[in-house]
Amino acid sequence: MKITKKFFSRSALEVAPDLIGCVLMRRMEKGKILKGMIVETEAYLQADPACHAYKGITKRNEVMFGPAGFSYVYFIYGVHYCFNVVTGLEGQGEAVLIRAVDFSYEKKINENDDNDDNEGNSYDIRIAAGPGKLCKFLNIDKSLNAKPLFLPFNDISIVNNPKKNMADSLVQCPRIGIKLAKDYLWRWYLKGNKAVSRF
DNA sequence: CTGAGGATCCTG
DNA sequence: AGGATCCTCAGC
Repeated sequence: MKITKKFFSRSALEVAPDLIGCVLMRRMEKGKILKGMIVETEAYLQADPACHAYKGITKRNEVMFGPAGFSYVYFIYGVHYCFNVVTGLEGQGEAVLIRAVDFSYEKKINENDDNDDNEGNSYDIRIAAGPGKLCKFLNIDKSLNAKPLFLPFNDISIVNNPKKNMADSLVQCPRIGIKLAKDYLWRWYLKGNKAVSRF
């Protein structure tokens, strides 16, 4: 089943685990397209002290209150960007943080090249093991804020993975790097995957 | 205008 | 355990 806007228009608590195993697709320079499997996510709800939307709408977080399926990119610690998908109903400030993506089986694709004998292009398993590393690898910055992530594919999209193994087991655990609401079990990752930021 | 703090990551 | 490094927001 295709990932549509409707897929994202549910609670972040449902979308976050469902995103594990889905494909993140990014258009790079020279028409190169990178595809990786999402292996780690975290949910942030408006009524959640750790959420950027907790204290209401601001210029930074306004996209979180908009329609679902759009990107929310923010800059943190003067060093890194983090990439989120807005979820839930319009007017609700919530999102899912994409924490890690597995690009180890990435195949290079040239748009103007029809032959599919691409060399298997294998990236380091931990090239995107963490939200900051993911954005660095995919060249994601504020210019990618508030972009639609459902199809049609333009700069960046989240799409279904036909090879997703529904039997894979997920680990549910506390979120990382937050001061408040440390006990909420709102982080999910693919059990046994080496691209996960922390085990 | 000012200052504090942050959904990280790398080094030692 | 600490530092990099700068944007954002609240407070005055």
